[in-house]
Amino acid sequence: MHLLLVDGSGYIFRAFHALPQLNRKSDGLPVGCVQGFCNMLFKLTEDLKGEDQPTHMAVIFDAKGKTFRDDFYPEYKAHRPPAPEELVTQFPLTRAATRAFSIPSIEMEGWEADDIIATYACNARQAGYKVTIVSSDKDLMQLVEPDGSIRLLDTIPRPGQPPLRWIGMDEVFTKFGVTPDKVIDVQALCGDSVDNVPGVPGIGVKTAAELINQYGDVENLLAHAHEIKQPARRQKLIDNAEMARISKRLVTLSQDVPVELPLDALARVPMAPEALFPFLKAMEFATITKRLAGLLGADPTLYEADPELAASGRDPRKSADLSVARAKLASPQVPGTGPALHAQEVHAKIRAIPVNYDDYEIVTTPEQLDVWLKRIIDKGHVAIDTETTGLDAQAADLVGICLATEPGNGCYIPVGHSRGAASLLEEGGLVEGQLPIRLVIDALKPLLEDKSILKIGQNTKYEISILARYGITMAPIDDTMLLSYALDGVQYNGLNVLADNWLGHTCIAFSDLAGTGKHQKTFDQLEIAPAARYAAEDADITLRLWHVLKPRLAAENATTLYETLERPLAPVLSRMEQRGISVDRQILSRLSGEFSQRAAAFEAEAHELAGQSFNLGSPKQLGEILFDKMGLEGGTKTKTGAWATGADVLEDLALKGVPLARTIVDWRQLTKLKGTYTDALPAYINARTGRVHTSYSQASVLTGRLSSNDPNLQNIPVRTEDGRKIRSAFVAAPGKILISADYSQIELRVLAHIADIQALKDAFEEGLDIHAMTASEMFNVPVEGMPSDVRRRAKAINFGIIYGISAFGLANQLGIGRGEAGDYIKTYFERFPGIKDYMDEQRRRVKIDGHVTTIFGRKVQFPNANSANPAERSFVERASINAPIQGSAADIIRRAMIRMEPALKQANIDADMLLQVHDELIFEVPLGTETAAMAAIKTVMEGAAEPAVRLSVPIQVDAHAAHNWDEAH
DNA sequence: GCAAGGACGTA
DNA sequence: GTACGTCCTTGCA
Repeated sequence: MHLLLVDGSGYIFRAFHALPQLNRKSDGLPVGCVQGFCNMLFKLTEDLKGEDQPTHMAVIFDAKGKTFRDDFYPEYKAHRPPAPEELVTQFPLTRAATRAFSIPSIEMEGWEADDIIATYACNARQAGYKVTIVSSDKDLMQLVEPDGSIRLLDTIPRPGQPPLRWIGMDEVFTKFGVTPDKVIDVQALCGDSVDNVPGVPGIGVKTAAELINQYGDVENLLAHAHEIKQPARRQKLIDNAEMARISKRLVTLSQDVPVELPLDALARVPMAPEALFPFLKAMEFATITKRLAGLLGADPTLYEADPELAASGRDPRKSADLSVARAKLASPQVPGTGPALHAQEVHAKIRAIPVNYDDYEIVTTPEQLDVWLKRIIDKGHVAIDTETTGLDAQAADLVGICLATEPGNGCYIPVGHSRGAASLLEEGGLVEGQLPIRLVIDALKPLLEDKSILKIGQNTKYEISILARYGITMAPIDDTMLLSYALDGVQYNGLNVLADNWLGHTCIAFSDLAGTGKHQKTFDQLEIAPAARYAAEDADITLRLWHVLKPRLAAENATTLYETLERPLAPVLSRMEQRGISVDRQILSRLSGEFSQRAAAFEAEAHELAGQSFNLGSPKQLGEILFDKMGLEGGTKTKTGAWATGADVLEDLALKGVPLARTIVDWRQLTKLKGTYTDALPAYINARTGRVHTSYSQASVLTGRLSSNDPNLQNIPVRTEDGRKIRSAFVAAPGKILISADYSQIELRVLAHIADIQALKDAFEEGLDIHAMTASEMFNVPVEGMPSDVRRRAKAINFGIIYGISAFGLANQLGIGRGEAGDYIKTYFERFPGIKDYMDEQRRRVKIDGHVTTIFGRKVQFPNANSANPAERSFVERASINAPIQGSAADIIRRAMIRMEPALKQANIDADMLLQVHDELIFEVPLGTETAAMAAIKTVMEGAAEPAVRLSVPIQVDAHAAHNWDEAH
């Protein structure tokens, strides 16, 4: 935690005198200090990174009027000339600037800014924060702490000096000759002519420091004044003892100002374009507008100058104070007002712009490329899409790049279109007239890596991965797919659906150009001209969608979700995918052979038992044999009228003495493992890296979980002996070791927190076996010596609760009657009454709102909550009970993943995060470093909910290291 | 050649 | 009873 306190009044005074900024805006209003102030706020957010990056921030101003110091020394600051008019007019504007940056602006009558700063600084330090005070005011140096927990930062621009100058213990000592805790004693003696602090005449800083270093403080010095050898100095001290005491009171900052906003209220919130740009426009700050537009990913042309500010001479304070601004941010937006109205207007504007394919440009010369580079720099943002030879980001090669800077424009830069090979033996070579790929990459790289230029894409993870292989680390990004996911969940998805829904536009289908099926052409085989229309359209449409979706974040209170759980995760996932994981081909190949033989034996046995040959892989044929030919009782039909032959049915039959059923179950298990894993996985080993690279989908799961595909590495077997053999084929690279770190019972812990179940919370607090505890509560059985079946039942019920329990489902799971299952549920609700309240609340909410919410504010949409179909309604009810639990757990691990890399780097730990399996993270670390790595990983994972949410249950992570995934798990 | 259904791997 | 992705068969184009 890091609190940044900006001495606002101090800044403008010093900036004005250090380097008078006389800039005026077009109507003559002086705004130089405001501009400097805005630049400073911008620089602070830009330059303070890593450990120095503040989590909390406020700007403090002096209030008008007298302070408590005037009560005991009316001459305090009495000699100060009034501030010049061109500075006075900028006071209210700096407060407006602070609000425009979404930073709390604080001033209190009766107190100086310094006192408020001292109060917050001390409170924060006691709460374990690091504190930085942005000021060079010597009066604040008394607050500096020797351990570095409170430091000053001087940002006033001075020619020939670095822009940021830290003031710590050493700097204070240089200035005052004493440690910070004795600064007030030195000031008490030497006084301050500017503030009219009297001090002791004839004593300057050097003498004061010498005396204080000798005597400790003012009181002790005065008590021993008669011992001073120099007669003049002795006399002055004795004569001015009272003045020294008053001076000390004057310079001592109060640390108990009754501040209104608690520390928590100073937590940083993302800047809001709708607050920022109207202000910057009114001030006519073009450069900073452009830079912030890039940083924020917003189009400033969509905002009008704030009319209150644009007309000079008015007091901007009357229109907004902090509490109002905060309330606006926090409360749901009413359609037709504020940000919501803005979003609607932008949507209408963008939707009205026609798509004209003739406006798109094919870039084939360096001059054309230059024009586009200038456009991008000028705009501060660009929509980008890459066309490649395939869908696998780790294997596909770049074929072309499309860019768009305004809705309606767009270009395509072909770099890899190939001539069709005349024969199989002959290389096709590149189509003539394309710019060399190296030239294009080199030209784009500086812009794509420039932190002040926003790169907008649809599924940018793909672009990040592709470009990474050409040496480009693309950042920062905005992603229309993730914007849509943050706003509307999974209901829309791909670019074409979004375009259709928000723009009423149908994009060119890829299949129209390339055909379908196994004869589908890859992008490099397409003619450039039609490919360009398709490609440039994607960039243009992506940019339009961004214009439509981005303003909705603020209007619909989804900014925090997007900024903290979606946007920062994409590059993390890209890196995980790029790393891949090592898989031992030999192990899989050996297992394939083994499974194949054993499956063949089961197949022969099944044919024998059935008395006929049939396809074991056909549920249809199997059902007919079991229930028609053999005439077994108790068969049920699926919804399509076929016999049900699922594992549970066969398991049942096996228990009733049907050996064929057991054989089929065993056969299915083996062929599943063979087909899905041992045969399929080796084909995913990348030729370039020798590793398997999955692809994570960040925006396709209802609850906020990730999903994994091509291959799915989130369902690698673990439950059976044979399955674990497959898992053991996932190995560490030579010299490395794998670490698996998984959250223990995360969903039950989340449930205990959100449903506020004291008994569950207590059990987690005490580290009890949660299922045994549940069983003990429900069945009145002591935990000691509990039969395993009793615990098993309780475990099923706990899981059932998470899944939105029904008597029907629980009965199925436990193989008991509906009535008995109903009794269990009733007992559970009696023992843990909060659970029923939680469930009822979710059921109620989903019907009213159409969504339920995780603890981090993710909305999970259920459009069918009020369906006319009772079965569907019940389904939605169960899902809406499950979603906040599963979703909150998903949000927690997302937060851990986002923080993991910087945290490990800061702890100097070399660990590569490779995989995520919902509640588990897999890392690869150098052999011998696993103990330190596991400790650091656990810390990040266990603290991942904070500070956004303080869970009322402990979060526990178990970590293990081993050479392969099976042993590490 | 493609979509749907069934089955089954994971959390 | 929740949330996924993949493999295989089937049935229709």
